[in-house]
Amino acid sequence: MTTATLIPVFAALGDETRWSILEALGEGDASASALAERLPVTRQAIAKHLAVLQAVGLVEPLRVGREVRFRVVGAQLNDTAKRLDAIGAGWDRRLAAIKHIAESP
Amino acid sequence: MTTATLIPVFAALGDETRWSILEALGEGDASASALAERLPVTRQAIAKHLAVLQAVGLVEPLRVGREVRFRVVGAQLNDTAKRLDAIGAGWDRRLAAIKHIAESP
DNA sequence: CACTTGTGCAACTTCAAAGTTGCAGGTTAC
DNA sequence: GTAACCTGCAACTTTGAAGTTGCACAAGTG
Repeated sequence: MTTATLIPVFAALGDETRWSILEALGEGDASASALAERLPVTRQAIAKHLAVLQAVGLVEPLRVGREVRFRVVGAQLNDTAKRLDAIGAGWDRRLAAIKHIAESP
Repeated sequence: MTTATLIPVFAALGDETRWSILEALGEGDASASALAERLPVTRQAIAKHLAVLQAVGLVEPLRVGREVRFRVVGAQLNDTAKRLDAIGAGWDRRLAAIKHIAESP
């Protein structure tokens, strides 16, 4: 598991509109058309964002009748958070070791 | 503390070159020129990336003689991870509650 | 003092992402 | 069946990020 798979997730999370979508989905599943009614962008734009979010596993589609609702995948966020924390901890450990070496006589 | 301050951090982490810089800095502080010697981009490009990383608190500059070395700030990564985990947990809780209501008779 | 080295600023090119409009195709509901 | 609604695909515009080149300036080093 490298950082390579992590970068697209952050790229997906680095957009304000996508966060609006995620927050809206956090209150319940919704379709692209439903999201377009409460967000200031077109349905097609939302569809593109949903495709990006789905590609990195942050949302998943589920057909309900003739519409396609999207559900937010909290587990992917938690997993990303864990990996991020591990990386940060690794840096702190290494830098602390370097500092220790530099300060030793 | 809203997600508004979080988005620029993810945007900063959503670039491969910036991860290369962060990983290089994880092995020890370095200047923009030093980083340019081991990365396949120009020093000026690296300087721009360092400015972005510094703006979101992921690195911090420190003058050493006539050069400006940069240090990775692991604490910012850990803080970001914590906030991310909290958001994901909140979504899971809410969606679990919705599911529970839907399944109750 | 001259020379080297590291940094900073500015203009330019390039490319991809974000967003729009327009239209075609399915699926449900009546 | 047909009308209404939701989705999907394609072409287009625009804006900003990433990267480059070029030059000017500051600060150690000999």
